[in-house]
Amino acid sequence: MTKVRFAPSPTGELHLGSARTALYNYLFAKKAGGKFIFRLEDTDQNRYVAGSAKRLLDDLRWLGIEWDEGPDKKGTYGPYIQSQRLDIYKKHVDNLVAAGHAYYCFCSKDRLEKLRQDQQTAKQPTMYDRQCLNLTADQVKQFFADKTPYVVRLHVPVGTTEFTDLVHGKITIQNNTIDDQVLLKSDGFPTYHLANVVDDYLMQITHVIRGEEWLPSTAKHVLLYKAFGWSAPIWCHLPNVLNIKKSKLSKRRDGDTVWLSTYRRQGYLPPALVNYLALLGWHPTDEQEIFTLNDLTREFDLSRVQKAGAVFDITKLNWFNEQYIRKMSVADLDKELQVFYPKHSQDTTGFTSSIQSRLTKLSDVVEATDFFFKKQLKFEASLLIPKKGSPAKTLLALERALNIFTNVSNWTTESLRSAAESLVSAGEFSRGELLWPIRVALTGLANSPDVFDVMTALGKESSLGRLNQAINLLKKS
RNA sequence: GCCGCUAUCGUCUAAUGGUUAGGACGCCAGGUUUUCAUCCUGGUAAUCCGGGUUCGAUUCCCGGUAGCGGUACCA
Repeated sequence: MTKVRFAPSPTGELHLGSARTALYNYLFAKKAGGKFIFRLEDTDQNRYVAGSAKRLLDDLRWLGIEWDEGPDKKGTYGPYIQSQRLDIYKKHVDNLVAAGHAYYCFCSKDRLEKLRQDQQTAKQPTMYDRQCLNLTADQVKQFFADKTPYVVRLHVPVGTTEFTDLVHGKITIQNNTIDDQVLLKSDGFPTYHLANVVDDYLMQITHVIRGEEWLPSTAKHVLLYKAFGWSAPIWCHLPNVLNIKKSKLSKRRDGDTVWLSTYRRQGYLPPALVNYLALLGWHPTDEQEIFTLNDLTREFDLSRVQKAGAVFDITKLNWFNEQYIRKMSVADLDKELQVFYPKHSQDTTGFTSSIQSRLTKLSDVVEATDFFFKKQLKFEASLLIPKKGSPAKTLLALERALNIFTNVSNWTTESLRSAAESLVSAGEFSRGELLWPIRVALTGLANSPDVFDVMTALGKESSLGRLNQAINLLKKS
């Protein structure tokens, strides 16, 4: 059975790149009818951020991606948190040492640091010099007796290591360029390399789908599988998600823009994010662009994943979000918008309906509907006058409008429109001469939604009041 | 420095040993609209460079260049 995993570290929030990796794993699993596992890789105690794990799970779920096994779910291969599996790693690393595939290293960090610096100044590859590889049993015994801190290193054999990657094809690495990687740290925690291989094997992961940054160290992992005598999973390395400068999207360089939660908070919709992320590095056979999560689980195919990194482009995300906002029913949109509307006791359905085609993200509603909530609009009287209009005629238009709208009993967009039309067809005013001042009177803005939608949303009393205020403003000027 | 990966419009991408190199976003123009937004129509713009193979290369091969990633007791 196909089984994949998403294995983030609890060092922050859900990263956009991670979200895409999770999505691809999920889609691949669902399409194959397999399982998708969430595993927490908290083996670095220094970088651990409290509360991070919960946010990771929460953000992923918000996207609509659900896992079959994970920290908060029962599963037969748990625990799914690596810090709870230390004894397992210890046992496996002991086996490796016993079989001669790994060895104890008692070198101090200072020595390692100096070694690295010397190699750098000599323009040599920076690698461990294997000083501890040939320690005698007695020497090792003595170090242990002295309680010298130690790590366990992989003993990289002579030769070349080859593996096949689903998106990159065959990769060949000379073993003499591979460092004797630390597998077990001096604090008893495993490094990523050990924990990852052991867990993927024990959890019966069939496909490792992860970021491209892991491609160089995959050779180490292949070596580890060999050392354990296990068969390796199928490898698949996804191209990086890049920033506008084409470097890997990172918290350090790009700040909050890397977190999924940033977009969530601004009112980007999960299906828009999913749709955008899916197309960032993957493309279907045809030219379809709009996909639901469900569509994607049918269409997705690792063989069509791009090799080169993809720049995260907010303007395209914006377009997707606009598409999804416009597709929503007014009722659904209004419900989503409640978090963003200012405090009020009004029915906002009319507001929502009038600005649906003007929103890029849900938070835009604040600015877009600001004029609805204001008790007193502030604008210059001159704004009321159309481009080629005169104050006198504008005043007349507003008075006529006030008069005719006062007599509209059925306050709907249609009847308001026909009331205005009757004024226009009387021939006294052009549409612009009539509607422009009304728009400004109602909104205080040059750009606004449809005049009649605004009036409907505002209600009769408020609409007439605003017309009245505009008339007074014009008279005073 | 060393190792690895990658290279089609500004961005995401499609395609092919022979095409006017296609689509989307953006941008520009026109139409609709009282304005703006929406919507519709049209336009703009790309095969990194140099060799080779071939009748023919953007596509296959080699080299270069550039970008990215790795080079930790981080993941």
